[in-house]
Amino acid sequence: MPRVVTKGFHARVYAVVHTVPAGFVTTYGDVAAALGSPRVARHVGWALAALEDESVPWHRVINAKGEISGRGELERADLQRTLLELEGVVFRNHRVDLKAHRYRFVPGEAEER
DNA sequence: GGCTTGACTAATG
DNA sequence: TCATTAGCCAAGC
Repeated sequence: MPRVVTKGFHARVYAVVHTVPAGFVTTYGDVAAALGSPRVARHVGWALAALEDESVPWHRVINAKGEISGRGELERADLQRTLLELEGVVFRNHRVDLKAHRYRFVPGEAEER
C-alpha cells in the first residue's frame, strides 16, 4: 500500500481539493484538469486513497457519474454521503446532482506560489 | 529503469 | 442506463 506522500503530485491534489467549498462537489477528472492534466484522474483517486490528512475535504470528490467511489469500503462511502448531505448536497438515489453541485475550479486558487 | 496497479473517463453497443 | 473496452500516467517494487 502506498505510503504517505505529502509532496509532488499528491500534494497538488490535496491543494486543489482544499479549494472546493462546502456544499459543492467535484470529480476526479475535474481535479486532474485543475492540475493541468485531465488524464490523471486515476491518480487523483489514488492520492486520496493515500490521504491521511483530515483537513482535506476528500468527501467532496466523486466520480464523473456523481457516484461515490471508495475502493469497496462501504463505510467510507456512507460517511462521504453523510458529510455531503450535511453540507447541503442533494443526493438523488445514490448519486449526487452534479448539475447543481459541481464546482468550477478557479485557476490560481490552488497555486501556492 | 521497467513492469504492475489503480477512489477514473470517454466512447461504443 | 448499464456493460465492456481502450487510454493515460504517477507511484511502488
